[in-house]
Amino acid sequence: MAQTDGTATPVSKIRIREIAKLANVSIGTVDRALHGRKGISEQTRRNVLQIAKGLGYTPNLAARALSIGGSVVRIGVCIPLEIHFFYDRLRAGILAEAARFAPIGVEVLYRPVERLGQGEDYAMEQLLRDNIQALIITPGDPQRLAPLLEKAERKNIRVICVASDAPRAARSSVVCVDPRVSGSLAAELMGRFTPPRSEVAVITGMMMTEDHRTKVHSFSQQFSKFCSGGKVVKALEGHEDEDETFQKCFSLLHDLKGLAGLYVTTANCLPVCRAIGARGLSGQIILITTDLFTEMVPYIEKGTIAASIYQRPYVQGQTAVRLAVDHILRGRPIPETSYLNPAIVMKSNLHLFPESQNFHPVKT
Amino acid sequence: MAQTDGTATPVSKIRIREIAKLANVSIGTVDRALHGRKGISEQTRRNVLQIAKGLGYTPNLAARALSIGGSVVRIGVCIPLEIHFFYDRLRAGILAEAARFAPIGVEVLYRPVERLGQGEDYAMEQLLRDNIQALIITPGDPQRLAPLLEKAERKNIRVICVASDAPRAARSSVVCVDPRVSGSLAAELMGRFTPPRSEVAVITGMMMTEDHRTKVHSFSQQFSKFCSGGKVVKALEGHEDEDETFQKCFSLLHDLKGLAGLYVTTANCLPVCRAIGARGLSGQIILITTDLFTEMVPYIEKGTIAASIYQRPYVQGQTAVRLAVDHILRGRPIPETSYLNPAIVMKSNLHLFPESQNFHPVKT
DNA sequence: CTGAAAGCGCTAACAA
DNA sequence: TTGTTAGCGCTTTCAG
Repeated sequence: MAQTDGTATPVSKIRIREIAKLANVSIGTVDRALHGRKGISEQTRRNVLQIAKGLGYTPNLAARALSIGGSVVRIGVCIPLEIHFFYDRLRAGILAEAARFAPIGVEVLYRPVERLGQGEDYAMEQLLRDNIQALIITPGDPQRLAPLLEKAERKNIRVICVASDAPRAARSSVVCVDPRVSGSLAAELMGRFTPPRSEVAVITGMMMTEDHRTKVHSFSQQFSKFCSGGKVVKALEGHEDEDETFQKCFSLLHDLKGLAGLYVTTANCLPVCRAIGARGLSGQIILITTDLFTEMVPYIEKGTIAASIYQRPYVQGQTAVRLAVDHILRGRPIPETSYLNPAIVMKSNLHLFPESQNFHPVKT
Repeated sequence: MAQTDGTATPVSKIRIREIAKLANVSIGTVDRALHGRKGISEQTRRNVLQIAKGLGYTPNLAARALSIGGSVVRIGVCIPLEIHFFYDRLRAGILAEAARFAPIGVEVLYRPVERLGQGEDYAMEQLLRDNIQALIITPGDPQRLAPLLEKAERKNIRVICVASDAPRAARSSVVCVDPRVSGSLAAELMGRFTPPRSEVAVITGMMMTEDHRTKVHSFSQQFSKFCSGGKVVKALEGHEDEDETFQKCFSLLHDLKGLAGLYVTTANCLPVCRAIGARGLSGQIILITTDLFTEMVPYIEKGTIAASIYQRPYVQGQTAVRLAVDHILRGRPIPETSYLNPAIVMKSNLHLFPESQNFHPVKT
């Protein structure tokens, strides 16, 4: 209580009672004005809002939460279940962050889809009916989903994309790792890890996927900047298939003997590791991968994988919720994009990632 | 309201009223029991607590905040003002995170010291009088401060160290970047950036400082593991002095012609950059630095600095507050240590760090 | 040692 | 169209 200096967090002392007094109306009327409820004349509404703004009124969220009883903010969440290593972490981040705001009435409505792009329109239609104020979604088929997302925004539901983007017009915000940064970070590391005039290759899922295309492009563009005279000699599509990837990669390592490095843009890196192992090239060839899951750990420890570009799904989820809550509850603007800095996983910091533990993890 | 499936955040429906009923006492008594207030017999207290636990009672934080009116949680903060580039970000992280919980009664008492270790005991004594439940502090002189910190813990004030540690016995938790990780990450990068059998040197502030000693040690130990036949040929103390560092470094570059890399463990890297520039070695010699501030940006862009190990002060502050709030408000245990993963700043991701902007930054 | 009751600021139902 | 009032769950007097 004793405020010995002026450093404490200032909290507005203005309450609706004060506003009511100044406007010569009752608190009920103030409430109506503040929330755009009906049963009030434009005249008084404007007046009340005027005064409220002048006073710098901030609602007491605790009181509101208490009064309403239930949730003040309802956030719909529609993300895939598969691939687990990624979306489990994403969901964990979302739920953990939401839980911290439960006391002020934040509630999550979780409607997962089986896998990316599978039945997401159906799930979304459900969610729209559930009277949510924000939607956190990983759009699998952004084009097809766009009209629905736009409809949501029109209903004043803030759409926040995570992990993957949708057309700007259709959403308020996106939280993700910029694939261009992933690509050029990989290129920078690769360029520095390999000697000048090195030849390297990229292994991707499907070039059709924008995310992959971008990474490949940005990697190719940047590589020679960091490795003088270096060249990207091949970009290979594995189509997210283990066998196909292994086979293609195994052949590649035979055909291009001098290959100094490989950059894998998808999470499907295990077959690549195996192919490298089978050729006895582990540690010889610089391998840079994407993301992180338990099975990768031994390869990082052995040195087969030199580095991995990790998209931090947990933090993505956390960030998405923060944006939603800060916007709805605290009136903060939502940034069009939140590009996270991808983490670089190497042997020295591997132990700091929960994925490297066998037990159930908690932290970022 | 309509809960069409079972996915919503569950919130305990048990209220003190229910407990009171079951215990055959009034809600006042329940309150006394729950909060260890006086004016209640051990007998009834045990009984009430028993029942409360059995029911899995969780207090309604919104109601509590509303009732108390003022702050429920008061967090003392004692960090230095200097060096600005680091502590400004740390403070920003602390205040931003605290602000998000203001509605449920979280309040910060900010009592900075001019610089690290300067008058921190005095500031702490003040803080102890201010009736805080948690203390976030960057201990400059941990040994000397230890008794005070222990006293705080005895008064049931959770002490959370940030950026720098104090003796375990004296604090509840520490949030920092493990200097061993900084050192070995630097070593791993350096080892991979330089060719085999490279000779490198370390430039540090004072070997007296534990943080620096640890980084040097861990770097030296790890370097040869990542650079076969590589050697750390020199560890140089610059004593955080610009001129001294420049001179020593300038000479070093002359004396050791074949030097392949330099690792700077302190934030005082500008003189090193200048020395390298003066010798015309920019881009030739691999320079790995620590932390990040505006003046470093051009050197990273030019390639003088290959990479920097960034301690993420903003996130450190944010994390410290989260620990305090989660513990006090939600009864979560405080981990003894929270080692953050340091970020690796390179040309490709430089733009993602607010330090690289000239304007005032907001994000992590 | 215990119970009863008045609020905290807001929402919502009911009166006027 | 407006005012009044009863809570939401908890803390905190003030009586007993």
